Amino acid sequence: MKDKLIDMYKRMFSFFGPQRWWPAEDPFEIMVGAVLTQNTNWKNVEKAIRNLKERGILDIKNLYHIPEKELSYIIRPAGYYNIKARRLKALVSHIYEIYGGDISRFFSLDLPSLRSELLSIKGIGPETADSIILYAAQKPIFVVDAYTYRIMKRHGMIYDEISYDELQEMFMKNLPADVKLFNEFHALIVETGKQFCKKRPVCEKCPLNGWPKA
DNA sequence: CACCAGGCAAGTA
DNA sequence: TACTTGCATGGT
Repeated sequence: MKDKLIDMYKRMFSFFGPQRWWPAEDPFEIMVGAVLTQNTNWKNVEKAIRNLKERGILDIKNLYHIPEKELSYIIRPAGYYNIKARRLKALVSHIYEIYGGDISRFFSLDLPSLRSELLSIKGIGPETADSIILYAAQKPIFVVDAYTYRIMKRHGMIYDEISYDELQEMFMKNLPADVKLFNEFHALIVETGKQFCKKRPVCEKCPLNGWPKA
């Protein structure tokens, strides 16, 4: 399995090159983006982030104090704006009330504690938690998403009912715990999925054609 | 027009 | 426990 995953990575990397995720300026912006991008195109998230920046409220203190109703209006372009406003408030409140709004103190928890605390917050599920841990807190955890399932299933690498945690473990047990590697790997899976592995797949030129071979 | 996007929680049986 | 449904804008 090790060799197959490395082969998979090499194929995607040679085809697409480095992805350089996460496209955001600082850890807090990455964290906010992780919530806003739930089931949503990243382009729409950028508009919401821009709105927050324009109003100078892309920081913990201001998001903590802004009324939820007002926040929901500002993040409208990201879709699901009511539920996402509630989720952002929950996340920000957790850090504000327990860590005094100090995100670096929150992120200095060890990985398992950070993950379970994130998961305890309403609106933060496994994928969002892991995205925050990997891309914002820069700790080595593998992010699984719908494309990961779809691609691995299409290539006969997993059974249908595999859980998020099992699929995550499959990658983590067979790869070095390297933040840079996990960062690129997930981003490359998303890019490959977007271009070649939709429900109506366009497989002809996919870099994963013929994989797994080794 | 249909379909999709870097999910999650709550409701139902 | 195992499905199903609500959430919603904007691009192709």
